[in-house]
Amino acid sequence: MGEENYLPHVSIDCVIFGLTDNSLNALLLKVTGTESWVLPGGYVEKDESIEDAALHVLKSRTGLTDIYLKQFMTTGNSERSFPDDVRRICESLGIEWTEGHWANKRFISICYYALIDVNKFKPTGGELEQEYQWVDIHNLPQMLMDHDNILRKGYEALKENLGNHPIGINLLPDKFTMPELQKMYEIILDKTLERSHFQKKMLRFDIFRRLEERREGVPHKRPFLYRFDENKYQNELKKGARFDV
Amino acid sequence: MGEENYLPHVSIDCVIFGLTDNSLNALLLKVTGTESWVLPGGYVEKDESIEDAALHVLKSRTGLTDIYLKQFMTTGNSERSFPDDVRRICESLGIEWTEGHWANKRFISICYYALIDVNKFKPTGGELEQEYQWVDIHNLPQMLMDHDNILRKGYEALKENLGNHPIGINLLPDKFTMPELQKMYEIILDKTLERSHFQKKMLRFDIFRRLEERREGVPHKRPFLYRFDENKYQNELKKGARFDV
DNA sequence: GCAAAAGTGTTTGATATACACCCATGC
DNA sequence: GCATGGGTGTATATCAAACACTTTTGC
Repeated sequence: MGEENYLPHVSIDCVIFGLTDNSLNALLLKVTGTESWVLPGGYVEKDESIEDAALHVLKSRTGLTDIYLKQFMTTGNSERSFPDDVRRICESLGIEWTEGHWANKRFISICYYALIDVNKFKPTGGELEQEYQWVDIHNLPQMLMDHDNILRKGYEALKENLGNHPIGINLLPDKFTMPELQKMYEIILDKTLERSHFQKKMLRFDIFRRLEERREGVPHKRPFLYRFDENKYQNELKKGARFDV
Repeated sequence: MGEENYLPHVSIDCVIFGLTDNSLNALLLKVTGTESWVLPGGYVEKDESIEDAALHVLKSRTGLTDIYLKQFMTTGNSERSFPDDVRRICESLGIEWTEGHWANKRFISICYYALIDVNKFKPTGGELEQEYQWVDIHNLPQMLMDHDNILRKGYEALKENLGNHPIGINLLPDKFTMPELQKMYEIILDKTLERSHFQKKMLRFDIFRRLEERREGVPHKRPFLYRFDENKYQNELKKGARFDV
């Protein structure tokens, strides 16, 4: 079945990042009947682009659509085949496994990371109804294949990109406060930032619009809400501005 | 032949960058008997990693070894097959071509860029003895397949990386002067930099060592020679330093 | 001597860093 | 009232940008 529909030797793996109050998490799927976890992954259909493949993998494995996605690496050692792990996965899904199974072969994996607002996008177990869980990227459980390595490389890529582009807003709601924006940077870059300086710097980028509203329902003084302004951002990009933090 | 030895549907393409006095050039191979050019490319053997594949492609197509190489993109639209161009290439190499040729299929290309000092590493036409040429990246000739697009994306990736890491030294000789370093940045980033500021900034990075020698055989005052210091660089990296220009 | 490139210094404005101050809110 | 978080202001150090001065070389 897989052999006819998919490009052989090529897989897609997705690291989905989401923020909770104090940690950066990745969405993992549990291999039913084991204590092992995997990244949402899949294969490339013969008549779809690899970007479309990443989108369909995300949708079918987690139910997520319309989210920020970035390719960060393609990995492919010659030893990159995991028949034992494939067998475990097949068993957990009730799929027949043989030594000659097509998914046992050596695979090249094209890796993407996704950034989502965990309060807006609610993942599901996907079409396979798998158990899923947000796990702190600094405290990973046992993972099959080389998925722990892919996850770590994805985190490195995220940190590098975040240092140059305001992509982190994809982890926040449409309306966010400066303290929330700062917290996001602090969690991902894993260092504390100075409050006053952070706010001035962000506002100097001139890519956010301050709303008349403030965040309600929180203790203490209510912080202003801001919104990312795509037009302003494109203008600044044209001017050659940089957004390094 | 290809079908047995190589992973199907997967290719490697390399953008090799080199500097001349006033422009950034890419190394292109001419398709014999045509006026079309291609990037050095090839396929992944079934028992080699994709990094090793990139290295062997470089060596077999250009004779180059032991040079800086970076993966920057994997591209793969479902329409990414080029039977007409494959036929031209086969004809120019005296290889039999049929409609069913394995290289006609849809291919995913894993793309790398290489940075070389054009005075140290001398490319050849490779095992196929093809005509090769350094061409200004801002003035590309007719290229087969989507190689012009790959080249442009490689240049974009180079610019982005150069803004964060001192990788440009791979385009220069081991010993280089500050004016040479500046010129390299100016050519790649396509903007002029202020001389005094540039020198202070580079020296503040504290990753270069000034030698007792000066560049000889040039008119006017002789500039000092510098050398990249890997230890210093690793120290600064550990301290969390950034090298953005 | 003159022109040109390189090394270095100076001036001014912008940004980074650290911290202070006041305001709004819940308790 | 008090603690806490948020908005804003201030002082100092550092860096950026522009430019000047001096040295060294070829002609």
